[in-house]
Amino acid sequence: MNTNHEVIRRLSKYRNVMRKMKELGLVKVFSDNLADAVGVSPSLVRKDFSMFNLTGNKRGGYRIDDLVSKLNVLLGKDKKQKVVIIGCGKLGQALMNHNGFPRVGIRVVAGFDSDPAVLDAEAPIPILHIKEIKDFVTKNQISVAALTVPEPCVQGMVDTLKKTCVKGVINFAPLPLKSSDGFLVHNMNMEQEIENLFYNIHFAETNPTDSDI
Amino acid sequence: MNTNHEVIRRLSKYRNVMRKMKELGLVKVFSDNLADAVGVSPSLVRKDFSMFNLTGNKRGGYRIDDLVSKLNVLLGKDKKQKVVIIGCGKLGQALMNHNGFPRVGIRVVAGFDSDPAVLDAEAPIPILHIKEIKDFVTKNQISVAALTVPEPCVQGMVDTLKKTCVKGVINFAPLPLKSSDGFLVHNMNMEQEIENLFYNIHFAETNPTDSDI
DNA sequence: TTATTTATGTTATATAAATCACATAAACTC
DNA sequence: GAGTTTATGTGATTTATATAACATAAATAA
Ligand SMILES: NC(=O)c1ccc[n+]([C@@H]2O[C@H](COP(=O)([O-])OP(=O)(O)OC[C@H]3O[C@@H](n4cnc5c(N)ncnc54)[C@H](O)[C@@H]3O)[C@@H](O)[C@H]2O)c1
Ligand SMILES: NC(=O)c1ccc[n+]([C@@H]2O[C@H](COP(=O)([O-])OP(=O)(O)OC[C@H]3O[C@@H](n4cnc5c(N)ncnc54)[C@H](O)[C@@H]3O)[C@@H](O)[C@H]2O)c1
Repeated sequence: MNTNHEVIRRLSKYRNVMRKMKELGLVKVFSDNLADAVGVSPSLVRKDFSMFNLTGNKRGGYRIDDLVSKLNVLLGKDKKQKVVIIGCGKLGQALMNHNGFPRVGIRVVAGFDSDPAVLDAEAPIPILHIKEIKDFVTKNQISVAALTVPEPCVQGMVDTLKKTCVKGVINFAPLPLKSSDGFLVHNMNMEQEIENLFYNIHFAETNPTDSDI
Repeated sequence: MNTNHEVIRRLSKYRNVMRKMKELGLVKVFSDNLADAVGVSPSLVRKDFSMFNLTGNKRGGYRIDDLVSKLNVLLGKDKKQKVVIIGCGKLGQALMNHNGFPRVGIRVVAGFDSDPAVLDAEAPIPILHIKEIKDFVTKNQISVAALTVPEPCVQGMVDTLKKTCVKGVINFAPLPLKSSDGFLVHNMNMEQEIENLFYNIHFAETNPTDSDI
């Protein structure tokens, strides 16, 4: 399939909007509604759906229920998505206790750290020693980790994880890690994002429909 | 100018790479070097520079010193970039104490919260009551805020900030806020990013050169 | 000094992504 | 039940973004 890289991100947004619409008691939705909510054109909404054979009714739009459950399967949201947090410092601990994750089916199953002071194997979400990472991810079939270790440790940690069943990481250190063969990296670079926002505010011509990035 | 939306982000990456090269004692850099480091083609690096009249030497590449200081001006990194954190809970506190920000010239000048229990006007980075936000940003000429309040408060907070000198926010709540007229929003949606990573791992055809997003 | 090498700067080309436009079919109207 | 409305689904077109190609000028070598 000729899958555009942004389309999955948009499907996820459509899904979230529809989940909220459903809570309001709504039953159907039109491409115009989703377009407005997500900030794209209606035709792109339809094309995105069409690309994955998500069909609606020639007049009555799409049935929310139907579409959400199909999207759940498509996006893998019908299964619990297990992640581990590597580096339980300020940011790592915030992520471990973030209640937004369980709400959307993301389950933080453990944290790992090298500092004995922060370890706690008995906590609801245990914090284990980093030396146990390989065993743990293997035993628990973890495919995703969040990297919240100091920048100098990041590359080494990636090299370690590559030898396990972990297939991708969200990297929070401000260095642009690159994906390779079977190992995907998504970078969340807050410094970069703030710098970029400053630039757009102070130097870029103000473009009203500048997208949310 | 016909500015591509991604180019500023790349300039920022080039700059970071060059700063590190400089620390290693290097003096000049070639488009190939930056291309490798950032994961784009050398011609794109040159085009990005050319777009902003950043020129090198027909044979000897670019002088790092020169380029970094020009990029500093271009990106506004020659001035301190002041931000406030709105919502000093788990994530907000992590951001307030994040040592990566000062390191790149981003200064968190204050936090704001509605919960009296977390206020501390005497701390090095004071945490003030949210009712003081308007006065503070006006007096201190703040143009950027990080939004780390619970999702239901986000829209209201944006409406408040729009009436001040704040011209943009980084939104950490998992709802896709849209930019409008003179008010820019950059969304950092971790839930979305993790979902997307899961999808790419489990369903997408493994594409080695899948970019860092 | 002349030839050769090499990396820039820029134009031409290719690829990717989004919008436009419209034929189509379902649902309403009279 | 014929005509009208309306929103989907998709091919054609436009716009955006990245790569490839190459002429050019500085540096080196002969
Ligand atoms: N604090 C933030 O809000 C924030 C924001 C953006 C990015 N980040 C990035 O996230 C990372 C962590 O930041 P932080 O502020 O939480 O730092 P921190 O110092 O509070 O936490 C880092 C943790 O990693 C642990 N650690 C160090 N080496 C390790 C190793 N080899 N194996 C396992 N654990 C190890 C430390 O013991 C510590 O607990 C950094 O790369 C930082 O740039 C943080
Ligand atoms: N914790 C994380 O790691 C994490 C990760 C991703 C996104 N987020 C998002 O960041 C936001 C904050 O998450 P958190 O985990 O820090 O939550 P939290 O409950 O720990 O913190 C929220 C803070 O906002 C304050 N607050 C509430 N209403 C306010 C108002 N009207 N004005 C000012 N302050 C107000 C609360 O007093 C509290 O201190 C949420 O939207 C969440 O979805 C958090």
